[in-house]
Amino acid sequence: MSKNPAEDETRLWVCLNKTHRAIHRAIEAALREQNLPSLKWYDVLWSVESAGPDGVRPFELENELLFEQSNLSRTLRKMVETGYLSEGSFARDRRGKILRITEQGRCVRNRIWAVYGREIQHHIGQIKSDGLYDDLLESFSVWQDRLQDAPNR
Amino acid sequence: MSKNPAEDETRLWVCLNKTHRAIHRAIEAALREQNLPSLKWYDVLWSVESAGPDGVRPFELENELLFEQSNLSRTLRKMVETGYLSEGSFARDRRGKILRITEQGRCVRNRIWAVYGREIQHHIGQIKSDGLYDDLLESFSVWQDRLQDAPNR
DNA sequence: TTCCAATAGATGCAATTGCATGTTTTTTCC
DNA sequence: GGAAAAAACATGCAATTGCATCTATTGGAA
Repeated sequence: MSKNPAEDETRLWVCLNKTHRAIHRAIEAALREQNLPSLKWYDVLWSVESAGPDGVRPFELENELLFEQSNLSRTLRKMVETGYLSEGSFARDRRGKILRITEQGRCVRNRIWAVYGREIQHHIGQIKSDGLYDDLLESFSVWQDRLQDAPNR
Repeated sequence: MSKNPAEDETRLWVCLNKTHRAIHRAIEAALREQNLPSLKWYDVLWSVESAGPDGVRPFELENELLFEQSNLSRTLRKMVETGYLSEGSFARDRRGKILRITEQGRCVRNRIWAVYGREIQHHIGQIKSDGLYDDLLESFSVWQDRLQDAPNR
């Protein structure tokens, strides 16, 4: 019971916030230390690679990764320039493009993963043995479903 | 069981990530819509107000809020300029300063909270009734403790 | 068809960010 | 006590961000 009706929820949100920030910073620092691209680039690489040989369109990435459109647009341009992604035109909608991962992209994604995966295990690993894993996952699912229903505004 | 040893942890991290990003964006959008300062300013206001009449020093905020030092430094300057914080010199360590909240700061913090608290309840609220609340909180605590032990590098 | 709203994506611009470094003061170690 | 390391905070600068807006194309409704 709390004086403030939102007190419990707030405590949880603050924890979520702080935990996320701390882990995120730790991972970014580890990547930077190895002169590897940021998490953002990894997320894109992973999504594009997962899409397979048919490729993906930017707006699909935008929905999946929750990136700002302008931000994603510029990020993609840089990744194409760097040679991690290839860009094709999409015949059936001439507004759009199709992105595919390149061999170089696959390679760097693996190198990032070597660090990223290790960091994830280091920071998240302990939870699995606590039996809280499934509950956590379910809670997150609930949140994400709710956010789907009621987007930004 | 997963082929990849880090697969479970990764799924959890991805959920944490995505959930956080979605809620964060929704809250920021709500604040912006009301022409209110960002979450970052709220966090500072809250911390400084909580510190009471003795005030806080910037480096304490840095530790508590996990802000980048340069980022915090500039944010504080703007908040003092705007009149939400007052800045005093600290006699016993002339490198430092002491921050206190002003009446204006208190006022705007309340106005932000009207929106922020509502958003938190909207996005987090459902969890409490699921009985997962305590587990979640404990998991977050574990994470935060671990991150304390092994900071950024 | 034709016009209009919606969608996909790019870009201008101002604000924010983070890294590196600088300055001042304090602490530590000899 | 004096030199060197560390702490507290500020700042230069380049990169990133987000909002607003722009162009091109598509999909629908009249």
